[in-house]
Formats: sequence, structure tokens, C-alpha cells
Amino acid sequence: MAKAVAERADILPVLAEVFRAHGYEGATLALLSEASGLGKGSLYHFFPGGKQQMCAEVLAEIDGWFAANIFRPLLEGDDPEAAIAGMIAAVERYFKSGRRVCLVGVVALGAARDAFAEPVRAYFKRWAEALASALRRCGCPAATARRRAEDAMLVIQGALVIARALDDPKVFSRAMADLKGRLLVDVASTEPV
Amino acid sequence: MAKAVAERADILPVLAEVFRAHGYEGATLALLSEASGLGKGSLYHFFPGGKQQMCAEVLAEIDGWFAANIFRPLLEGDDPEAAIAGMIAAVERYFKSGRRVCLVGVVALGAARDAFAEPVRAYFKRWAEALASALRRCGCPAATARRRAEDAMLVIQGALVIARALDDPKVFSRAMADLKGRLLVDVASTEPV
DNA sequence: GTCTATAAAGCGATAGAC
DNA sequence: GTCTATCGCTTTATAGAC
Repeated sequence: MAKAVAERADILPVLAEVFRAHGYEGATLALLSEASGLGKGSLYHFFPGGKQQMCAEVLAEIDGWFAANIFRPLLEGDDPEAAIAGMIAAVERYFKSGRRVCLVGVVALGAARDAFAEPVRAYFKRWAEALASALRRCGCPAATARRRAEDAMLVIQGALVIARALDDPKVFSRAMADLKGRLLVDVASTEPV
Repeated sequence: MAKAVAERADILPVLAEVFRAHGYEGATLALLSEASGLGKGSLYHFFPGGKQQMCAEVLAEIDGWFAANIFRPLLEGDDPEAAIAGMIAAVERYFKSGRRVCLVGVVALGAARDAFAEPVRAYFKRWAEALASALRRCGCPAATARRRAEDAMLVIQGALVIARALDDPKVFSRAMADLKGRLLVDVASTEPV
């Protein structure tokens, strides 16, 4: 299908899309080779560890993207309320309104779960902690912030499953809109002037 | 592993557990054979359509179980509030507090999604409609009932993903307890005496 | 660094004895 | 109805030419 591969950095997103679309077990080397435009030999040159290494590096890149574009703004922004709104918007874009699946969630549900247990756990844990941090700075008590953050993780993943099961992206978009409202409801929101 | 197979009805639950644990692609005939205690020849005697038929019949049986134990009480019970509480309890038990995965959700996320699109869609649609019906009879306006029912589908699936990703069943149990409270909040609840 | 060729194992599925 | 043996194909992975 696609060609156009110059550096290693260009390969990972292409492989990621194959893993997303077919799952770890379903992503065969033939598919990965075709999508990247690289022969199997070349793939093994880049990833001597084979399919497992490809998936591990893809997960690491995903984690890096979320760290830079989602976790950090939540942790560092001086306007936590805006950071949360930004998170929702970024998630909507990233998952293409529910048409794109979360590879981390797919791996978590699949048989390869044990092989990637650590990165999968870390991804959701870091995300939840970053969101909880932003919520606390919005005026949420620590316990409430933690619960709402965990709830958000769960709503996002569930929305992806149901949107795909019903083949209806609107489900995802609506869930994100609801989530945005629910995260900050009943919060002090001491607007700094 | 297990042996003990007499009738066809005893085979499906065993196959179901293999599909749950390994996904459609990961559930090999060798695993299905080993788990059921039946040779490949015997499996093909019961399921001439092979792996696809096995999964289709497993999904049908799951649908049947939910129809009898979850959908019908929601639709028919004369105490809808109790039916909803019963649904939460049944779901907690069925998914073993998040230690067991939802095969319908797994299939929806996987590559085999297209092959089973119809039963997957129908399962969630029927469930949401049954729950919405119970909510309406609790005093929810139709639109609210529909939204809350869809929300419940999404929370259940998301809780299964996150509980498994974090390897923490408490996430699922807490989400179910929260869901129970949230479904019926701000509802007329005209207690019939 | 890329490719083709190929190895070794596993896959779904079938045939046929019992 | 159950099994073993096997087919034809695909899988992951390697070897080696260029």
C-alpha cells in the first residue's frame, strides 16, 4: 500500500496503524512489510527482535506522543481547566472521533497482554495521574480527582469499544463532550483574574 | 487441560473461554481442541464451518444468556429499579469483577470485527434498549434514558479494559457501584405502594 | 540497507480409518 | 462421533546475495 519510508521515525507510525487495525496477533509480517514498503529483511534489520520489538517500540512512541501532547500540558499548564479541555480535544483528534482504535487498549485485552503488561499499565497510570493533578489544581479534593481521572480513562476506552461495535463515531464524540462537562462539574473553579 | 464434554451445549462455554483469553486470531484450533478435550476432527464434526462458526455460535450463546438473564428482566420486570440493580449484580458476577473479559468487546476491537459486525452491533443495541426501557419506567424521559443506557454500555466496556490494563479488579467493581448510583440519580422514582 | 530465497514451525482444514 | 495423519498454506525468522 503505502511506500515512502526514509528513517526509522517514519516507520513506527505506519506499523502502529497495522497493529491498531489487526491487533497484535493479526498483524502479520506480510502486512507490516506491505504497509511500510520494506521487505522482511529490512524490517528485521531495524527490529532484530521481530514483531515483539516492533510492537514494543510502537507502544513506546505512542507513550511519548501522549507524554508530550497530553500528560505534560495537564501537569505543567498554569491553566489546568484549559489543559483538560485541550486533552479532550486532542483525544478527539487522535482517535479520529472513534474511528481509530487505541492500540494500548487493544493490547490490554488481547493475548499479548502479558508480554506488554508494564508499558500498558504505565500508560494509563501516568495519564490518570496527570489528569488528577490538573483536577486538583482546579479545586478537586485529591480523592475526587483520582476517581474522576480513573473514570475518564474508562470512559474513553469504553467509548472507543462501543463506537466501533455500533460503527457510529457519534457515540465517541458525544461521550467526549459529556466527559468534558462531567470532569469539572461542582468544582470550586476559583477563576484567577 | 479440561476434558469432560458430553453434549454440544457443554462445548460452547469452553470454546468461549478460549476466545476470550486469546481473541479470535489468537484462539488456535490447537488451543480450542486442547481446552475442549476434542480432537480437531471432532470439532469439525460439530462445527463444519470451522473456527468462524465456533465463534459465531459462541457469540450467539452469549447473546442468549444476556437475553435471558439481563435483557428480559430489564424489559419485563414490574420493578424496573430492582431490575437495574439486578443487572449490575449480574454483570459483576458474569465478568468476575473484571477478571473476565467481554468477548463481544474483544471481537469488536479486533480484526474479525467485520465478520461478526451484525451480532456485535445487535448485542449492544438490544442491551441499551432494554436498559433504556427500564429507565423510562423509573421516570426517566426517553432521551435521558437512551443516553444513560448508552453511557452504561460504555462504562462497562471501559471498566473491563482498564481493569485488565491495570490488572486491578477493584477498578471494575468500583465502576459498577458508581454506575448503579449514576443511572438512577435525579429520577422521579415514584415509589408504588 | 535492501532484497529474494528459504528454513522450520504452526496454521486452518480435510480425509479416512475405526 | 472420535481419532490420527496429512494437505496446502502462512507464519516468524534467518541466510546470504547485491
